[in-house]
Amino acid sequence: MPKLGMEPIRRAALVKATIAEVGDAGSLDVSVSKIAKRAGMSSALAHHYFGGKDQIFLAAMRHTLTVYGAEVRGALVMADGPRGRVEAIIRAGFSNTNFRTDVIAAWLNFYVMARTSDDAHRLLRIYQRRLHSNLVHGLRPLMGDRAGAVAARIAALIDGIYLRQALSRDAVSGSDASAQVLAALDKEIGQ
Amino acid sequence: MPKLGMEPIRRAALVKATIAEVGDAGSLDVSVSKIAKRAGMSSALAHHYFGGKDQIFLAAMRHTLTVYGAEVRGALVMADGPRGRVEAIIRAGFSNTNFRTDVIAAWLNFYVMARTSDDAHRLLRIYQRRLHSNLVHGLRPLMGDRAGAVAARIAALIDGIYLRQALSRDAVSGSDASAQVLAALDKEIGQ
DNA sequence: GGTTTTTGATTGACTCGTCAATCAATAAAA
DNA sequence: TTTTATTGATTGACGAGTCAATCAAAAACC
Repeated sequence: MPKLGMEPIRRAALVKATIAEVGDAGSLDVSVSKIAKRAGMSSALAHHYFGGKDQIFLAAMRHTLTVYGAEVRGALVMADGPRGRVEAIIRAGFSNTNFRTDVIAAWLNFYVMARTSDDAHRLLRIYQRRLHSNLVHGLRPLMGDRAGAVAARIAALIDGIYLRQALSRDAVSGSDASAQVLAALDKEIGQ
Repeated sequence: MPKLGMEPIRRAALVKATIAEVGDAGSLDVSVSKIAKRAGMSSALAHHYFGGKDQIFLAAMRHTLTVYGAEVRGALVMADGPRGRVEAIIRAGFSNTNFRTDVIAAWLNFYVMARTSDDAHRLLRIYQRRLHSNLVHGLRPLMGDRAGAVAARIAALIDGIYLRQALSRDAVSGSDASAQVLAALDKEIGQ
């Protein structure tokens, strides 16, 4: 049976299963056994590859952020001009991907985890800094020195609106969310 | 021993202990035994009064929201004029109380819980609606029909900035946070 | 006033379940 | 035969919820 080179396959399967499981449960209160079963292996094997539960979670979070980062980068290469860049970043944050229930659950629990886990906190900081610097890069040509402060506000607004949408149980609309942030952006520019 | 009328005292003690325990752990992963011990009683008694773990948590959340609501109301009676009312609401959200680690933990976990628990979701909606209607009430004299949309934006910005502060490990500054929201508010008014 | 009954307060002990982590054993490549 | 893959079985710990029993105040009764 042992086809060699199983490790990366197993790891990927576990990461995917973890995100799905956390999404179903809505919390990090999920057992390794369940995750392993969903990924089609024994819990012992999960431990063998990841060492422990925490590391499985972290890998899952890392994966979520990687996907998000890729999405933003993808939107950026299509963007035209400074204003276009900012708009691309905003829209990427409210893509359908990010409103899938498992992704929402991942983010929410990630926030909770970041308060107590150094690793999670570090990961989160990376995301925040990247978002901020992306925004500043687009905003500077539009408003010069004010770019830093405005970027902070826009970033917070993105998080805030995302949070509200995530917590609402109505059908979410990414375009409405984007529109709100863009409206605020226009106020900042037009001043 | 049975002094009558212990129930409200015990309940209050359990609520307090729950908030403290969740604050320490940073998550809802705390045992009833620990909570009960901190509140100075047996776990059996905690079950006797509350029925189950979930109900203990909900009571704790309800209490946190009650305190927050009282703080906002207190700030509002001191406020002068529409603009003053809006400013009071904003500042109340960033008071020192709300940046205590246990309160932060309560909010973050509350968000997580609201995704799966109907009771928690209902509670959260009450808070959100109250915040929104308070903001609209202050904003309407300043901008008429636009009040609704602007209130939504300001509310999201409050949440977003709170979230960022909560997740930062630097010393938080409520006044800086307020200043950022007020800056955005001025942009909205001055348009 | 003294006695009995009721009732709220309280807990230790127990049940039943779960779960993370470990380990020894098996199987198949290389 | 050495390494990699894989698992069943096991262990040790912990936790939620239940229950029967105890204790003492208070209310009802004589």
